[in-house]
Amino acid sequence: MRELPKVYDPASVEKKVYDMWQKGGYFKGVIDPEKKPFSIVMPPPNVTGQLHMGHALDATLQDILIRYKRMQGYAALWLPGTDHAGIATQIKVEEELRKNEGLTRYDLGREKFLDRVWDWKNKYGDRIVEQQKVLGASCDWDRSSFTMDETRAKSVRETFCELYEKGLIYKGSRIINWCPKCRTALSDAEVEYKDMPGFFWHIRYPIEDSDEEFIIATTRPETMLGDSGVAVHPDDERYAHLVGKNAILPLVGRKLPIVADDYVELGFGTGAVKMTPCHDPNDYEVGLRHGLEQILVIDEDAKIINGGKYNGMDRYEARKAIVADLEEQGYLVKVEPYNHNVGCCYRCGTVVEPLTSPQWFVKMKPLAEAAIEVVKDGRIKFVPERFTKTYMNWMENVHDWCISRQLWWGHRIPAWYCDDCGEITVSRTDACECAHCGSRNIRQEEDVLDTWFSSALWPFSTMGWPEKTPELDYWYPTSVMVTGYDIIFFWVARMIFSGMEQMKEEPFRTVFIHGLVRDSQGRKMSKSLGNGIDPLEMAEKYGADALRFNLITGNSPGNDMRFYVEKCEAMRNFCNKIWNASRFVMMNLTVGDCRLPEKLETEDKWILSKLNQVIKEVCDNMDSFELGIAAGKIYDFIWDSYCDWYIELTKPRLNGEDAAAKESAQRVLLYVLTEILKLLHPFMPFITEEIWQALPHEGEALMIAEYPRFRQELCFPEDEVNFEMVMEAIKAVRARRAEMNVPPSRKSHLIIVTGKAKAFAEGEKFICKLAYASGIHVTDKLPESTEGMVSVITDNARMFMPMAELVDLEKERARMEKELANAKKQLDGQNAKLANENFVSRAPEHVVNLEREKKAKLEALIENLEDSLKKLG
RNA sequence: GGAGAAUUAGCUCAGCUGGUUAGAGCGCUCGCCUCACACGCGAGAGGUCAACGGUUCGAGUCCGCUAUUCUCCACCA
Repeated sequence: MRELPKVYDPASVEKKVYDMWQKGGYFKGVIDPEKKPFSIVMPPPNVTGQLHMGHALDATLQDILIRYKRMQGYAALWLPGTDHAGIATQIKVEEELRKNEGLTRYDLGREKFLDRVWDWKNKYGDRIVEQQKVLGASCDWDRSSFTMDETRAKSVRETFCELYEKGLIYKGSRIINWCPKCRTALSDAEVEYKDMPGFFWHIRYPIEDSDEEFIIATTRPETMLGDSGVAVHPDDERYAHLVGKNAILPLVGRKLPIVADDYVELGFGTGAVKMTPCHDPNDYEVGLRHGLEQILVIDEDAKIINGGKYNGMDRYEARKAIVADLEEQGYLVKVEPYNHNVGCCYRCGTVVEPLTSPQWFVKMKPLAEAAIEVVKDGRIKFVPERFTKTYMNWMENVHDWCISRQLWWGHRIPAWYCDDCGEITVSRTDACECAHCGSRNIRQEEDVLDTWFSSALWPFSTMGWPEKTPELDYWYPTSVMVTGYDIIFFWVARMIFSGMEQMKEEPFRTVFIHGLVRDSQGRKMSKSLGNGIDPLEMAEKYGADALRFNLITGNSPGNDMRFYVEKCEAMRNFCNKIWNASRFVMMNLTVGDCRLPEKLETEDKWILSKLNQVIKEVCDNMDSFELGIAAGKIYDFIWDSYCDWYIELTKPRLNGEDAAAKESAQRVLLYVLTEILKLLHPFMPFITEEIWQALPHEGEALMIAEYPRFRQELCFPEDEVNFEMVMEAIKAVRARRAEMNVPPSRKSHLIIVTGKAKAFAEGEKFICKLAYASGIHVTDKLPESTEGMVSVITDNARMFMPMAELVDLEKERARMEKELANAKKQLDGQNAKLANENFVSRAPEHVVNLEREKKAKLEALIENLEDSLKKLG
């Protein structure tokens, strides 16, 4: 047995233990028909990513689940990987290029630029993987995937082609969200709405051949250049006679058909709305209904086109110029401040420009059907359940998904345009000729796919689909998907319909949703605020185990949590507690046998019974994804039951002369400690493994040991009750002594009057040690006189300590009287409850019995107190 | 506009399907360097569980309503 330091030092342990696991090959998912499969695919972090607290939480939850199941004998697979993260990565490399060489991607050209991105990926892409290892992630690293590697590229192409062939992917000119800074289209999910201050400009729109006019308000006057109509509500009597006529667009002079459409809300504003089909999603729809002209006036750089004298101006510059001109020409009626929601790019924050543009789309309605069904009928469950509603609400209202991106970094869309016949050829292999006319005059689509398109396939692409692999056969559908609620629309929803469409089977059985890790003030951790706490720094300082425990205790599924460094400290202290308890066990160990002894003492049965309960509670909570509760139970058991009580209880035997008793104590200590380490291992893998390795053990590693199970033969309810009577007495004596400021060094004799003499007699050595008694006398008769004695009363015993000099008769009387009054009050309540006919007849029997017992106890207490008061003289 | 969450001790949070005197960590008070651990041990103080109403023998827990805070979705030009 080697000497262990007094303070646990995670830094010297974690790396070593992790390497040992890896060398042992314990992370590998092995297909075993004898075992039940359990699989998790990891949400792939971005290759550009640095591990943040969110990742740490995500990884910890998954690692706990996978280690738990692995120890329970499942064939566990945790499949890791990384995401190419289209925009994020491209921006990162472009920035570097600009900073270091003053070049843009256009200077390099597509191919050379992509070479650079791959270089970058190869250089830095594994950084986050290494960081996950620091946390103890037990992934099958050999099966690691990248969303743009060869296999995944195949999955993407296959999916794209299948969907295209089914008519579920189409190309068309639609209104989309355009980010002028990233210069790409975005999906609806990638637009974030922010409340921004702005203005309402009220503009006069004259009506052709009439003296009448509309006053039309807009927050974006520059879009008027693209106006092609004016809409009013069909029931709006003020304007009914104008429908069918034309309004005249100020500054431009264009005729604008006046149409009636119930998109216009009665009673809001002036009731007349300018229609700019090319730059507003609602106007676009209205325009389609009424055949309004589509006039694109803002281009991909957010500059004006088709706008006469304003051409070339930036959209905000044009706004100013147009407002000035309107004012000058008398069209501007008034300006009022107005706050409104503005769509912004989720990557760069730039205000998104809605514009019509030819893009590729996934037709969502048909796909959504199966995705709704599979959640509705419970094949996929959300934990916590409330997120089902979030999901359903979104899925039932989906719009077609714009999947083309005008980027270079990503899966290039496998479509070729024919210069001769103009048709599109979509192909699984790179096409050399047009599938329609055979022309070799074809060009591949320049656009790439939305990153989320490849992520959507993750649960099966990582297992090698479209090949029919044994992995898919064995581990698909996966067991659990662990992810944050912020990503339900981006990812979870898309994995579900993709899985249903491509695999005809749900991608996972359970979606386990967690919340966000916020700072101590409840703010989101972000780069711009600079309030992020680095998980690696925490792991280095307090240990990965402490960090993990911090992240999962004291919060419930789906809820946000605040991160406190102080809590890391507390958890580090817990590690130290376990460490020292283990040191104690090892220091006292003379045998290498970790089986339980034949003969068990009452205190042994007590701790074993407790352990058994904890095992059951932990497993129950794990199975219902209440990891925080499970961890809390283990914490309490270790600290309170094992350390504060059981270890103390073994000391008399360990320090005694009886060799057999000594050995039995050692063996129970070791047995329970080993069970504790197993229980705790999924949560704190490093320290538990390190200690386990140092203890006598069977098997190679704790991480592949069998998880504790509830064992009927180790339930000792009677001994438990008996022993807890003794514990209760000890606590009561300690409390009384503390109240009177008696130092532990001052021992006192103890007279115990009880009907349970046996239990107390057996507990003598503990009472002496832990209640600082010099000796005890157990009897069923009250002493003749209790004068000069301090009395302590518990449910099962009345105890007296002869400490005459400490007893202030008056104080003692007052204390007892207070206690008596309190007990009487409680008894009154109890009597009232039991006198209630309704309660007795309607409450379940065990509840009524409980109340009766309580009443009996109170009565006994009152009797004892009255008696003691009398004896006090 | 729609949906959801939160409101429990000074702080941060648990408390699952209603059933003893509502728990933990940190902080605080008192006493202890007790032969594993001062990153510790023992003992405490501190809560009309946001307000109101309801269901029930019984409500922190279920229902309704109100208030405050937060989040998501939709987006009235």
